[in-house]
Amino acid sequence: MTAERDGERTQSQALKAQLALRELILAGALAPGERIAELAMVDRLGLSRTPLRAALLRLEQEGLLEEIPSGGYAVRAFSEADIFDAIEIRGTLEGLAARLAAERGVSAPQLGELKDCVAALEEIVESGEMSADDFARYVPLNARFHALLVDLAQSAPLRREIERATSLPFASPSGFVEAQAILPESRRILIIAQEHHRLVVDAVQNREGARAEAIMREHARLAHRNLQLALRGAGLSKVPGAALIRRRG
Amino acid sequence: MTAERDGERTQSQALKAQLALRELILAGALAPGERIAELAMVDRLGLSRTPLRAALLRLEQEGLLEEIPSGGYAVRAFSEADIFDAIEIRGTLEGLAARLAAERGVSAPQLGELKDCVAALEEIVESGEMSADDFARYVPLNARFHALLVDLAQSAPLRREIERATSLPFASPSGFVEAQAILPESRRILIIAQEHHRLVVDAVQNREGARAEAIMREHARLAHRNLQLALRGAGLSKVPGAALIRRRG
DNA sequence: CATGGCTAAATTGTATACAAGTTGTATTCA
DNA sequence: TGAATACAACTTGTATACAATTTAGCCATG
Repeated sequence: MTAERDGERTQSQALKAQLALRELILAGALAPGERIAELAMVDRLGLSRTPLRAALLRLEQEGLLEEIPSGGYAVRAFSEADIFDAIEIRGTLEGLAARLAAERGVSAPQLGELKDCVAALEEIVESGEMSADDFARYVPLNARFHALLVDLAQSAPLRREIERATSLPFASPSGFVEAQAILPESRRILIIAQEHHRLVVDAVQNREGARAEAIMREHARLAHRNLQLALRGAGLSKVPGAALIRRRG
Repeated sequence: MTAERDGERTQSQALKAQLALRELILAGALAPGERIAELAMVDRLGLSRTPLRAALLRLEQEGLLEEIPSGGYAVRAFSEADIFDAIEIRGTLEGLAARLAAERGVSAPQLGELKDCVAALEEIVESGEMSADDFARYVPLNARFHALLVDLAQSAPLRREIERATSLPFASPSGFVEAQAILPESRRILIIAQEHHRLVVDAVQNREGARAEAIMREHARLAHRNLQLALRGAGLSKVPGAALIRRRG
């Protein structure tokens, strides 16, 4: 039931509902804890209940929704501790990926691709203060670096887990990078991040599994600092899904 | 829509379908790679397509099914490497849980519960050769130990991830224990496992996070040995889901 | 005035009819 | 004989009607 039309892939209603709902949730259009009424949402999105319910189920697995015991779903709220832990989980899994990549060895072309990616990031970071445009180029490159590293682990189960763990925006490697754009500490953090990138490639190349793992863990912890900075400064509003974060009183 | 009837909780059709399908898959009644025809399955399980489809979606998220690009789902096949990695992922996440438990500290009652659990396991292991009945008592206690440790980490996101990672039977802490029952090496492995149990409790009590983490990782790796033994011996047939394992030719 | 139970509205869970797409087969043409 | 195409059967995706349960409101009663 997937066909081409006008050169653009027609997506299923269920997928459309999933994307639209995620957009609404991350934009804060639905308050955390709020129950999602199916009929109202059906009217809002312009489709029927069946694909909507499929989307709700997927978003629950994804972690953005939680099941209500008496039936239906509600938008999930995240505490600061939740986000801290989600980042730690990502770091742990990416650390495992780095270790496996180092232990299992990587081919020359793969390593080259990784190095190209780091070089491109280097160019952006060393150009001095980061403009908004620099960040726009940085984020996808950074995402690519992380994706490549996961590829190198050659593990379908690990890929699955990491994709799942990073589906929450605050847990993703790019999660708080956007918030950095307005922070004075941003450049310093990016310089450290870039150092991590270089070190982990080196460790993988030299097949130092434990070292690669430790570096990637520490690398993810930069997001902890970004989280703290964003929570104290005004950067948090830039983060997708910020409305879901329940500040501790 | 959940109600009591005859003192027994009536479960939704969707949940019933999920459990029944999982049973069929793990029992090997459906061959790996085989497409699941909805209409045939509906006849077989005696419900309608709607709850069946909900169950299929959940089982896909759980990892037992994979989506077919042209539509529908197929039973997933697992290579030995997949299972190895899944065990490694579990060990990594449980290691993180143990570290967090140690770092965050545990209350005296919680620690007591954990120690009781270890003591009960100790009693079974030190009673000499393991009978089938001994294993029947061992498995739930072992599962309880692992569950308690996850509780102590006090992290909802981590709990989610670990539950997800252990939903595959071969990745679960009890996955290969049943296969051990007929293996001569079983007692030796259980003695080592018991040593791990004691050590990790000690590390958590003394708030040695890194040590607790390392021990739990090593503990999970016992499953690697069980996997190898089962693949060489005849124990594998005892493992739920053994039919899904694609032996390397 | 508070509380308990009852009724009605609203909401979710399920079944089924219908639409759209995919796959296999047969037929025809090169 | 081979391949390409058209057709038909089957399968999945979607919409909607129906059933069952939850929830909110109201009235009665202590």
